[in-house]
Amino acid sequence: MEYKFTEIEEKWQKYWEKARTFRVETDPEKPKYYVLDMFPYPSGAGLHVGHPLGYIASDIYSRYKRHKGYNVLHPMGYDAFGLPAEQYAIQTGQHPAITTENNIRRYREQMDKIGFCYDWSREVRTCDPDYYKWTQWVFIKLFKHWFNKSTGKAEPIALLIEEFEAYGNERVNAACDKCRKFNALEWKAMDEKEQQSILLNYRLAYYADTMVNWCPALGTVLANDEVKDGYSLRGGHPVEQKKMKQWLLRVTAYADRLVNGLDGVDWSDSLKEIQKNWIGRSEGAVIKFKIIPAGNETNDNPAIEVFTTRPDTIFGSTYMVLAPEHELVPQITTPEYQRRVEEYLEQAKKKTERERISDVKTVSGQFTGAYAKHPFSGDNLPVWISDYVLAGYGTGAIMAVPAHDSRDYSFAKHFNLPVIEVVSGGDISTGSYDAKEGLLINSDFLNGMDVESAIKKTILELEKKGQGYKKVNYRLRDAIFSRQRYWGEPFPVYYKNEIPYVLDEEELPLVLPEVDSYLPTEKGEPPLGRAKNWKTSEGYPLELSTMPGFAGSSAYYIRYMDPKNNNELVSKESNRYWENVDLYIGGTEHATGHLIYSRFWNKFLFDIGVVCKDEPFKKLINQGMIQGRSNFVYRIKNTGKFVSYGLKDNYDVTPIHVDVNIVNNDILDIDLFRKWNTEYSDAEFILEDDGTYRCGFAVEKMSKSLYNVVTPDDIIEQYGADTLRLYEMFLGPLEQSKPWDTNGIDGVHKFLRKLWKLFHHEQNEPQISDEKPSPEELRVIHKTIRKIEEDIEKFSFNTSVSAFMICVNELTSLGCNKREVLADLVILLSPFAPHIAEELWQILGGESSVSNVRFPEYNARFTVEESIQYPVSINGKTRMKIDFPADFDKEQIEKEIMKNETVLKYLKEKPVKKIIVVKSRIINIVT
RNA sequence: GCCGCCGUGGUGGAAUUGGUAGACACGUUGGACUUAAAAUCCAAUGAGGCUUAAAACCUCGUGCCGGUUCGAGUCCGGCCGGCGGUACCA
Repeated sequence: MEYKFTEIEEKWQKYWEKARTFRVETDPEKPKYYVLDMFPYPSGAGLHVGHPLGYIASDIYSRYKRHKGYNVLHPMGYDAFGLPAEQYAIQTGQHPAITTENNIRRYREQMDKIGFCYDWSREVRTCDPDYYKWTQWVFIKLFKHWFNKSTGKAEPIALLIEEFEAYGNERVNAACDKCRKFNALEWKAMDEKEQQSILLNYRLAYYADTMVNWCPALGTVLANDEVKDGYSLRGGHPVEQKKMKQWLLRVTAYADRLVNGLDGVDWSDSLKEIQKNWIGRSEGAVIKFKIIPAGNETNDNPAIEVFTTRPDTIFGSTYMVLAPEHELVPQITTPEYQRRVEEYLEQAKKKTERERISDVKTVSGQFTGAYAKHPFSGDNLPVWISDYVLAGYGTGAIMAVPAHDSRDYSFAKHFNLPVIEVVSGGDISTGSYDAKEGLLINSDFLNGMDVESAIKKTILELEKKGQGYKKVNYRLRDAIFSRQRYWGEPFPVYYKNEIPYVLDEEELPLVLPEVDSYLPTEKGEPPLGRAKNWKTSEGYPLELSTMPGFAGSSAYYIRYMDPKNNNELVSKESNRYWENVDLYIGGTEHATGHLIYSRFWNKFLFDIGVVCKDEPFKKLINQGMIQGRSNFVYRIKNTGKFVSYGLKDNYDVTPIHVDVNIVNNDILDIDLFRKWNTEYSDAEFILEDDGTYRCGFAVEKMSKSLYNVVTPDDIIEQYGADTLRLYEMFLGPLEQSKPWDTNGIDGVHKFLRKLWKLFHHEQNEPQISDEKPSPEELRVIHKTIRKIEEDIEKFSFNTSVSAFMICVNELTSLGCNKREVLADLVILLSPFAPHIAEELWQILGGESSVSNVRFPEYNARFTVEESIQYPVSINGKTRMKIDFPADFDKEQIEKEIMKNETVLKYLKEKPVKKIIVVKSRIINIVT
């Protein structure tokens, strides 16, 4: 009987499904383990071999944990709302739900063929109303909560209202937008509209005017993490800055907890670093500079608030700069500068985000005519506007210190503004001195201090004068949460008097309505503007935007714990049992999006008592990307002749991408090539000496247009799923990016056939011996048990595959077909190659599935060596190997080694200074 | 520019965490089997030297230069190159 992988794999996939092998329920008797994959967006192209890399790794770990006695939750689902299906709908008129459904079916077929141990009864789809009901529910909760900075957590808006009624907002320390102070009487005197507008400033989900990334081509706004270098991440369309009224999530309220929480999770340093940088916490001070209006000075002047991390340099501040969009600009500009300021604003506005980024070097700006008063020296500082100051960061205004900030320096030089050195140690005639080393000079009461104490002293003095305070600032912005698109979750929001209200929880889900077209309306409203009766039963209009992609993925890992629950997002019991994700595997591209948002959602749900853990993902592994490996043929220019790789340098050639599926080990299948494209049906070839056509290759993105896409289906058809699984792991370390190169796959497939042969000694019939294994056989298998267990624990799956190969090679040369040994081997292998393992387990007489069998125990007794081979070095150079009994101690070895003839030969009678013996490792003789 | 990660044979990659560099596999070469091919099996395979040949032996070798150490792919300092993140963030 030969190894018929297709039959075997279909047989066991059916068995698992029928026997419900991988269904899990909460089971207080067993320890739990939660293994999660980042669920895919089901695209029309289907899976290529790069996609399952992480899924295979997590599957191996899940199966391993099951063998170790854990109750393993290992679910899968679909991130099913999103732009591609909608773009396709716009082009073809086909409802995105249909496209999505078809794509999901294809994904499922592909995944099933790989033999994953998912509990599919827990599948979730973000576009399913039973699922997005809970996305909407969390949104309502966010709307009904505010962040209390004093307690450091979310609290109900209802309690905030009670506080307002008793004391106004004077005692409240909230994460909120600028809000004027009021007392209880004032609050009570307000009408509902006014009260609601104020409350919006506090809600964690709020509706506000804000600068947004507007993408005209996609017809929607985008979050910061969806934009890169001024282009949309999806589609690569230009993005511009625009002020619009939008829904936002107050992620910034949690900025501190998002940074601090990173210390407690087992993620890679690089990923933590990316998140820390994205959140961008910096400590500094807010300082107020009073405006001096020309002529009539009063006490009630407006003040410019700046944020700085270097308050110590305040005496070096020689001018101020506001962002062009700063709200004080029109108010403070003096009449004589009015026209020039307006011109500058116009010019700045015209610049796209893209131009602003690429144009960093050009200095531009405009004086407003206004002056601000230095809080200590009383000097008049000219107030400028310039687009090198960003409206969205800090307060949108700076005190410029040209001597100690490179941007201020080039601005000051360009416009001939004074430069005052206040920290010694640099040479300000050539450039700014930004370092924090040096003593303060030219700085009144700060003179002689170091930077660190000067910062503290300055803040203290500012606070005394009421002109400033210590402040932590973040680069992170609140997340823009609305999209002017169709295929997403509708907001459970209606408008009354232009004020947004949320629906009652009982009214959920608010189901996405049908529309006649997926384009914006003529009035420029989002597609939901076309929906009939899109209003509440009382007739109030519903929100027309939908939620962004990250809405549905922000709590899906929680829903898997209790996916069918119609009364709660997750039951207390399920959540208390499964807690949070023990192992999360997915791509690093979600570092600043999903992985921030879901941590934010989770922390909020923790605050309101829905989940029991503050962090969602305990351990996270980023699998590397699988790149494509393209093949080329070389056409001699202006001919139909193709020259092989080794000879191409003798001709003037054009490299042409050729489908990697008609190339084997870089050798082109010429017949298939002629059929591949009619253009080449008459192609002629100049071949290598051995009569083959050799292709060139390059590592590129895996993409249809480069003809380098390899699908798991192709590999499975040719080699089987077990080979695919092993080969993806064998390719290299999980976290490393690498090109897909089918060239090595034969070796892995050969290994499985060799394994099969161990069980089928003579003429292909199964043949298992019940004899007691020899010590050597036991040594081989126990060595492997230890190695595999260690490797799986550290996710080093490529080395496990090698260890299996070594084991099978050794057992083959020992001629071992002992049941005891082979049974252990099959269990070890079953997480990696589950189908062949089940089949061989059955041959061994195992009942039911091997996946429920206990992992073999490593027994050190079997791997003890009687003697140890020591490499012997003379002065660090390995010269020979000598065996010593394993129980020899250092002294015995030292004594024996000096009797060895070869050693004496090398020493040439030189005196020995020192002998270093590292037990069971090495001997080094120093002369 | 700043931050993080990484540089090992023709190729993918190993290396007990400071202890025999190149495991395992691909590829290549030679051989066996076969009418032949495929498949399979066996052997060799870092570079160079010595030798009629083999065994044996020697030198060099983990991006480059230097350091610590009995001993460095691994630790430290400085460079060079690649990948990823971020970018007027005050």
